[in-house]
Amino acid sequence: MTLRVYDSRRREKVEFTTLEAGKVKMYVCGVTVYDRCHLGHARCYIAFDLVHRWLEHSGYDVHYVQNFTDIDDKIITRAIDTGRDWQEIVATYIEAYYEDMDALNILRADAYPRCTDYVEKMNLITQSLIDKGNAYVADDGVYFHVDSAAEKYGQLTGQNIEAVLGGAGGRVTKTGLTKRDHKDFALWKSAKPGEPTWDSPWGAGRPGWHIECTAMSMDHLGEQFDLHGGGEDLRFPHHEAEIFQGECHSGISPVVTHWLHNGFVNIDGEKMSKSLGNFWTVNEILAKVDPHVLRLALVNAQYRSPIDMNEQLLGDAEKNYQRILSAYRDALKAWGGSALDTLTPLPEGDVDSPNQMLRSLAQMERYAEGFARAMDDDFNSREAVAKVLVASREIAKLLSGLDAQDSESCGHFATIWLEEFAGQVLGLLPSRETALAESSEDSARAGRIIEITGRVDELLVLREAARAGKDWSTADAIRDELKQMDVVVSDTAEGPVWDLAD
RNA sequence: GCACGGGUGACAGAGCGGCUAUGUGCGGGACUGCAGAUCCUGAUACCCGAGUUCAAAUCUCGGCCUGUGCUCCA
Repeated sequence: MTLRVYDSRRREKVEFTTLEAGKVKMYVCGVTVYDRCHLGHARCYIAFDLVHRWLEHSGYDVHYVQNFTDIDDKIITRAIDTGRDWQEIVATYIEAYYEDMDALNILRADAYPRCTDYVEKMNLITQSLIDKGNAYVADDGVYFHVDSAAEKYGQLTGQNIEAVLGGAGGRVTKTGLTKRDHKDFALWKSAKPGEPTWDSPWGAGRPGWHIECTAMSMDHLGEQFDLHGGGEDLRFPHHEAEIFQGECHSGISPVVTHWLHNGFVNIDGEKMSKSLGNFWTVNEILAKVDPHVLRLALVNAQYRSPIDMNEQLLGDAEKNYQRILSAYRDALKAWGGSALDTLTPLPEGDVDSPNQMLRSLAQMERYAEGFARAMDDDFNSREAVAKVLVASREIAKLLSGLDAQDSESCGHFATIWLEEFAGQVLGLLPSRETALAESSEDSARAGRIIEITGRVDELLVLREAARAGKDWSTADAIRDELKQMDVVVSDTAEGPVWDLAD
């Protein structure tokens, strides 16, 4: 099977290729660290986490670089507004970024370069662009002259210069102080009072936004690399600027083989924005739902589709997560952790067999193939999640009515299946220990359970006696009493089970 | 205006030439004192029109509707 990905530059699904066999050089635009991460960031970095994980699962050696933009107008504004030092703000939100992304089970990239460490390298590229006639020095900085490489314009958006001029009306005729042309973008911004500055051949100032990614990707990955990702809003102008800068500087095209852009997140059908008051930060959501649930909600969509986040979506994700988790728990219990060399080998699955176990084993193989096919088709994680869900159901069938030996072997098989696909690739499983714990809640909750277990068991014995005598009013009264203790009782075929209410 | 996406059952949303998507919700059943959970099972689709084809939700053309972007933004 071959992996196919949608390349925004060629605007079609293409076979995934690498410059060096077996190795993937991958760069994803990171955050500007001036505030907490919101749902859109979570979506983006989960999307590329999936790309990262699937490439590794497919056998590639992935080198993943993601930057932090640690100097920018928004950071300066935040510093002025809060009276804090800009570097302190940067440090705070870089830490917050790691906290949020770790919670979402996003694997760390191999490097997290910060743009302020690359000012000198950016300036070398800028100088080279000036030397080659692609950039010019103006009164308020250095600009890239887009018309110097007009054929590269609009490659990620399918637009051309005339079209944009025609459609944008009066807005684009306003140029900067000494910009030659409205399309030109800043490589270097001359110092303004009160702003942090660095030295450059063009005087004190700070770098423009686009040049940082060119400098950092080139430093870490070279003049050409395999995959560049980011939110779809970055296609234009940010990523087009990277094409201009990188390719004009190196003379090599294309700078990036595959451009991948993830879709946006809407809230209740509306664009997420601070002014609408529907701006959800990651840590706010994680105060309410399990990180795996949020992750599932976001993975349950192909990365290019927009996601409409709402209560129902989170509710569905919660239920689906419980289903997967419960299958995982059942599998772990059935296996029981027996050493692999003591397990009896499983027979070949057979869809047509009258034997349930053989049928289920065959089904599980099919779901595994379907999962891989889905991920190979431009990382269609939604389809992949569907396979995990049907497999979770199949696991219940597989594990029912087995003798002890088969149960261990099938339990192990199901455990490995889920850990490979739901765990390793989709990142949706907690640790074995957590899954096995009766509840995945924190230790305070566990402590509470231990504390009340004796009393609850006493009451349940009384209630069972009442039920046996068909004394329903007493039975219900006891259940009410347990409810006062936050205990929820469910009667099952194996007798009553209880848990703390959420 | 230009560009790029969409229009699938009650809802969300896959599939993109022949094969049950999936999940929630809904109906029936098992289990049930009640409640919940679970399991089994069922029903409801492919915007409109024309064309290509043995076969179209899937390809082509036209129409209608709709989302997003167009230098703050993941």
